[in-house]
Amino acid sequence: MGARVTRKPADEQPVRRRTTLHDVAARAGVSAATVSRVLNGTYRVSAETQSRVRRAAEELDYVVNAQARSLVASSSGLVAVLVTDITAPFYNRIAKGLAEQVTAEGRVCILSTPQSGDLDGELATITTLRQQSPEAIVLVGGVHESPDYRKRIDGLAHSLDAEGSRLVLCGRPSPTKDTPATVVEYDGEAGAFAITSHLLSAGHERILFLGGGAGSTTTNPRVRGYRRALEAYGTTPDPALIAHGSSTRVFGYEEMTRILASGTPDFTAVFASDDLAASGVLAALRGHGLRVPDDISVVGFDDTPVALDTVPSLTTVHVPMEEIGRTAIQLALHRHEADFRNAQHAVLGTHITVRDSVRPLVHKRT
Amino acid sequence: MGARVTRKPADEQPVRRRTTLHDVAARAGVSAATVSRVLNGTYRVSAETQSRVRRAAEELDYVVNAQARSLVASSSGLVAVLVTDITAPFYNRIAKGLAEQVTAEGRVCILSTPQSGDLDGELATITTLRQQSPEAIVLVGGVHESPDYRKRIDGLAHSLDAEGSRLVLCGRPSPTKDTPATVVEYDGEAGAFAITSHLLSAGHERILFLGGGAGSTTTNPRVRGYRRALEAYGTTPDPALIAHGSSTRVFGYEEMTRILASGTPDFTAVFASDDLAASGVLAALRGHGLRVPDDISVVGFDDTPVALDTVPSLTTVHVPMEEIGRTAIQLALHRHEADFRNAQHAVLGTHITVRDSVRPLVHKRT
DNA sequence: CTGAAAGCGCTTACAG
DNA sequence: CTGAAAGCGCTTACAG
Repeated sequence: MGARVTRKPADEQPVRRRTTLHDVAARAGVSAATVSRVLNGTYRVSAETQSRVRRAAEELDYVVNAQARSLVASSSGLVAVLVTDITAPFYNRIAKGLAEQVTAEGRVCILSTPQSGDLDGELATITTLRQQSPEAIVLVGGVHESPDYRKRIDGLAHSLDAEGSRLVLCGRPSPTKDTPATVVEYDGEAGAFAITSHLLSAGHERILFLGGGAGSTTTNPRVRGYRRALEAYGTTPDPALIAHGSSTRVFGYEEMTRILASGTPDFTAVFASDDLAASGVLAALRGHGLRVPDDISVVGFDDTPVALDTVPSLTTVHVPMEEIGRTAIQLALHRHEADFRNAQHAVLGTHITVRDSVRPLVHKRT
Repeated sequence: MGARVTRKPADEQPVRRRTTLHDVAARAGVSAATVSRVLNGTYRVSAETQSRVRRAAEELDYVVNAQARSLVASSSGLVAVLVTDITAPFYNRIAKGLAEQVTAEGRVCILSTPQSGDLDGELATITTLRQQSPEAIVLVGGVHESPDYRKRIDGLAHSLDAEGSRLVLCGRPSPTKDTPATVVEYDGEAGAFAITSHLLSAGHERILFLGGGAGSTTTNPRVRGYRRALEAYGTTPDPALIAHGSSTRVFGYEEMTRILASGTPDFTAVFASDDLAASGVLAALRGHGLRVPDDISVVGFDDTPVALDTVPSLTTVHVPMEEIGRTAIQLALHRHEADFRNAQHAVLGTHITVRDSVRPLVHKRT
């Protein structure tokens, strides 16, 4: 292996040079300015000169230097995206929408995956990315909002604004009313309200809410929707039926197992904070010999692919993840246009997707 | 919504300027050169000057302009990654390893998600990325190798090499023996051999191989390993037991359904081309009233999270996805160092992960 | 239609 | 230890 021949002694990098505008100009017998004009198609240039230039560029395998260009263009053509976990279905679908729209807008996407929950680390990463002069910096996913967080993110938004760049929040609320940022959220509360109502109308009044970080901007609306639905139904939410932790398969499994071990369930349905947690809940119930939906109904949130692979398939709330990403880029990049100037805060709708994990309580087999 | 106040008339972008080295120099009362030296810590500078400069930089919220720096540095600090589908677990795990290692190496990651299977599109994307002067361009995942493909990728590798950049192939073989590229593969053939042998030793001799693009660099080694194992066992592989298509859940489901509809299965086990296809196969078998593993055994490939959510959980081949990504970046970025110069082609090992989807045929319940 | 020149924001020999 | 100056590769008024 590694039969590659190196042309230089140890640890020394071979000297290479990239083809430059002047190389093309020299070969075509014109000035650098002319080459630039031909390749950018900006000014009119005689047909003959054009073809000479294009041929020379092709022959020399010329590729423009984006760094040099953006130095003079005052716009880098770069958009930076921060996602904590690109392996999480919820995040990578948003990231897909972001990346595709960035490309569609003729920009290039920078990706960074900072440690989750580490505000200092995240801000340090952002500083590194700011060096690249991105036209926008996109933060993806919910957070635990502290006053410190709010202040610093608001400060960041103002810094970027002052540089002509833009802070974009994706699936995360604005830190303050006046933060100069593009914000694209989804209506988590409405989704939670709808799916809780779905359970209620199937006869489930004792519903365990399991998972999600207490106080996170992702979990809060879901719990609010859950509570509101119970209240609208005339039930008082029981604080004992809320078990926070995190939105992972492992947490769903372990917490559900712990709860089952502590006695007979005093609930007939579980509202998991997301599909991942739901898949853990399903595994725990199965391990405990409980059938879903016959013995207990379970719902998730997000409508990610795992909802199809669980047995039974999962009734869940659909979140338009790719659209969140696409919309965020559109709004941010076109924010100076009349149509978008006053539409810098979008809240996308959600809806229930009914599958096989809920059964009407009145029909329960015995 | 959108209460943001803009300060300029319609469609006009507010004029903004970023803090520059000279701004810092002016405020600190030193030359730009000195500011540069302080901030980079390259030369020695008096302690007092240092603190004056640092303070000025802080007060002005100065962030260095990476474009300007890389123009003179002859190294951009950028690494470009091309992944067709960032929502596929196999790819996004490799991408995670890549992104994290890029950061660990002090570089910034550019991400692009070109259309899969479209060679022209992929090459066009690469041209765009080349403009950014990346230190390396990473191509992730298998392809259908045609002579045309080989020639063009080899040409690309030489172009990048001539510019001092590097082509990196991740989970994809080198197009030619002498292509100047960094290649990190995994031993798919060994994994397929092992899991097929696992099935054989459980008494399964009629094994359906289902999924995967015929002739793709991902599928080929898996089929080779499957065949070799059968032959090593003294069985002649039956071409009728290979059903290619693609490696998706949908294909696994539809193809398995089609096969079941056409008569009694003449196989006792299914080797799906990957976990996604396997999850579709499981759903089809369940839909057909067949129990896994009691009636039919099923195995997957890759060891992605879905293997835990299927019922039963999936026996599969573990591929070190994140490590592939990390290794690729390490090898590429350190290729001029003595330790790595002759190690530009790595093949990482795979192993079986045994779960619940295989049952010894001799113990089959009736 | 085309070229010479200035300048984008940095870094780095070259002088002191 | 510090500054003036050149130059990285482009684009774009400014002249012709």
